[in-house]
Amino acid sequence: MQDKMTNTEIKNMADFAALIGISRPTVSKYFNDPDSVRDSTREKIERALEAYNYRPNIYAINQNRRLTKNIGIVVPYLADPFFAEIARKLERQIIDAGFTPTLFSSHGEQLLETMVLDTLRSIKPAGVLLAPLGRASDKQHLDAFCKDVPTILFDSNLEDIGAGFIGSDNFSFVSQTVEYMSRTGSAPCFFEMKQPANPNANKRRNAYLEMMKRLNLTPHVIQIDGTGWNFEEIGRQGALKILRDDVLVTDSVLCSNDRLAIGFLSACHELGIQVGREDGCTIRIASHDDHPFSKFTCPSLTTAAHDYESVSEKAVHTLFRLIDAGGKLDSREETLFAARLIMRSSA
Amino acid sequence: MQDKMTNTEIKNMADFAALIGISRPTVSKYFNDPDSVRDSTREKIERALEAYNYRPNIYAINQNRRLTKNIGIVVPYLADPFFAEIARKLERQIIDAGFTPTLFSSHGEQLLETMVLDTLRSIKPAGVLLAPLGRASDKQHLDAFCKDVPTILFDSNLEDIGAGFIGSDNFSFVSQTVEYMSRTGSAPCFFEMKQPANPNANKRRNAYLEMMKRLNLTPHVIQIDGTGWNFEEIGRQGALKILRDDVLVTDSVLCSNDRLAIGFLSACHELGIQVGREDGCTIRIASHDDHPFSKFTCPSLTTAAHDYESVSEKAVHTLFRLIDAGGKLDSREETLFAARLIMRSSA
DNA sequence: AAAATTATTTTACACGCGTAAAAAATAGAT
DNA sequence: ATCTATTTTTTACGCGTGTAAAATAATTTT
Repeated sequence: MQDKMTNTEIKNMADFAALIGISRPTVSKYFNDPDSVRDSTREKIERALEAYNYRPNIYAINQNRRLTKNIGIVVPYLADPFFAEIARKLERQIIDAGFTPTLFSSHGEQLLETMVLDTLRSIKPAGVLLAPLGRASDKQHLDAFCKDVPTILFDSNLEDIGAGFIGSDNFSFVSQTVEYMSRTGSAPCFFEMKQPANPNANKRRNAYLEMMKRLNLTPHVIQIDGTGWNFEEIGRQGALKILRDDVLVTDSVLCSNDRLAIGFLSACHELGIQVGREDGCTIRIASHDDHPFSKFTCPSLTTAAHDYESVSEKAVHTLFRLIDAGGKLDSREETLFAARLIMRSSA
Repeated sequence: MQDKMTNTEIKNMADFAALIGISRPTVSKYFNDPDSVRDSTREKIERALEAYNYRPNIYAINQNRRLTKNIGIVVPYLADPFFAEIARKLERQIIDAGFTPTLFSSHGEQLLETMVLDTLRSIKPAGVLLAPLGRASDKQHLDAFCKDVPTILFDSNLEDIGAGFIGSDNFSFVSQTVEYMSRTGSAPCFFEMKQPANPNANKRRNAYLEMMKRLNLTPHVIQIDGTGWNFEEIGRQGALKILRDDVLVTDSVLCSNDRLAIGFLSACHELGIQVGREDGCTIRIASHDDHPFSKFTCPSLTTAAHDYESVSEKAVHTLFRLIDAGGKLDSREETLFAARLIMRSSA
């Protein structure tokens, strides 16, 4: 079936080469770079490739190559569709570049992040795109890993770890949402977790404080309890508490991220509080990230969007530059992309 | 740093064995099964393992083993947190069994599913847990793959493909929701996509029809346009259309799945329609899957929950039985787990 | 047609480990 | 102390490829 009509068993590259009538090293060369062999030879190989379905053994290849063609992708929490989306963009670009992506999730746990990095080490990847857990990360372990494996961080920056960082400009997010909310209504308070999972949250809070200062407004930061990655539930419980205790000093709330906002909206609905800028609404809620579901919340969420496309492209390109440069860049590169305000119904 | 105080470079198993003073095959044996060597020997090896951080080369191992320790997991659409959740449970169990899981997503595209299977072939996995795209799958290609690689399907069943199927009992889902809605209010109509992505949808529709018959009620099936995996948007557009055209003959809607329901809720909110069973509400909406976000919709979604835990456990166990049996089971096994009704506010 | 360039083959070795068979050493039982 | 069963070592080979250097062949340039 797979071998035309002959019974030829092609077990390895030698068999395959013999079948075509060329030498094995030539075939090997072809697989490493099809353009490195003569046109007529390439055609012969490709014809044979279609007739007999021989594929080089990936383990034998990787055992002998100085560098594998594997690229690791690590995200902190795959059950968050935001990461699933960006992982998909990264995967596509890596495949297009002729490499093989392997996706891992730390599932919000330090132990798993550590295990993932160990697994990654064992597959000797050419490079790794890593979105760390953040606060929960074992920084020493991460740092040691990055020193051995060419690694670019994304989404969440950890100082001096990895050869570079690509992410979004938190100030750009917050400045736009704060400016918009202040201009179209009362100035927002800032709603966040007391112990945020990653450093973006801290940058967003600071950006909020800075923006309020610039606008000559009094900042109000509300910090709620809760740990882990179940942000919706944490936001919901936090919102229920502050709404019941009536400690909200403004009718505008800016959430640190969309998942907290989704929880906040859920709490408002439960308490019969109308959200939005229409008549009858008593509160406005905005947020950051443009989470895939933020378009479908009730009301739809006004938020600031990541430039997914630019982040993923830049991350992949930077990683390939790093790989080409032999694993070392002159200096640690940090690239931030601006946010885009998405005005919907919630604010 | 990693080599105590000596400068010993441990490059392979032979070096490592020489260091301890035992033979390489013994060390090899240890790594394949630590209990297969003498206690004193095991202790020696493990002490050395801590002092020097040698790890066997995974490519060399896999090149020579009859069977690798890799297990592939394939889901149709990773941006759906439902699949992220189940993938996580599968991963954990596979790791606990001493195997290495590798996660792939078809991202809703036939071409990608095909590519994923080809990649999977190349890593020669011991077995694969596959949730196929469904309608969009290249069945011939899937079938050919399953004939070469021990594969258990989950979530979405394709007739006669794979050595077995583990999933949820769609009749159990629908019978409970239909019974509940009919008992507590008017009988529901059924809201679904005209061309559903996977076979579960068809089974759910048939279950709805069957249940309505048993209850002596008139069924109403509403089928909306739209293709692809962007279910929320499809549900939203479909709901907007039927609500505007006022073709809804009941005030109870049973959605085929939660993601469609999320879109439906979004449409209701946009049109100012109150959803739920409280006073002032004009429509009830229920659904199936207990999607991770269904607790946070406004109102929270009444739905039927998968038994994630049982499905993932059974799937992994069945796969290991299949592997132990050498890749062939006596007959194709199908296991379905019952649903659990989750009563929340939307119905 | 000879020389220079480019592509291919040959040869030879390396990679790091699995595995099988036979020989040797060890531990436990009699 | 002898026998037996178990564990370990030794020896030897295989897996399927990368890769480097030298030799050869084909192609292009002069």
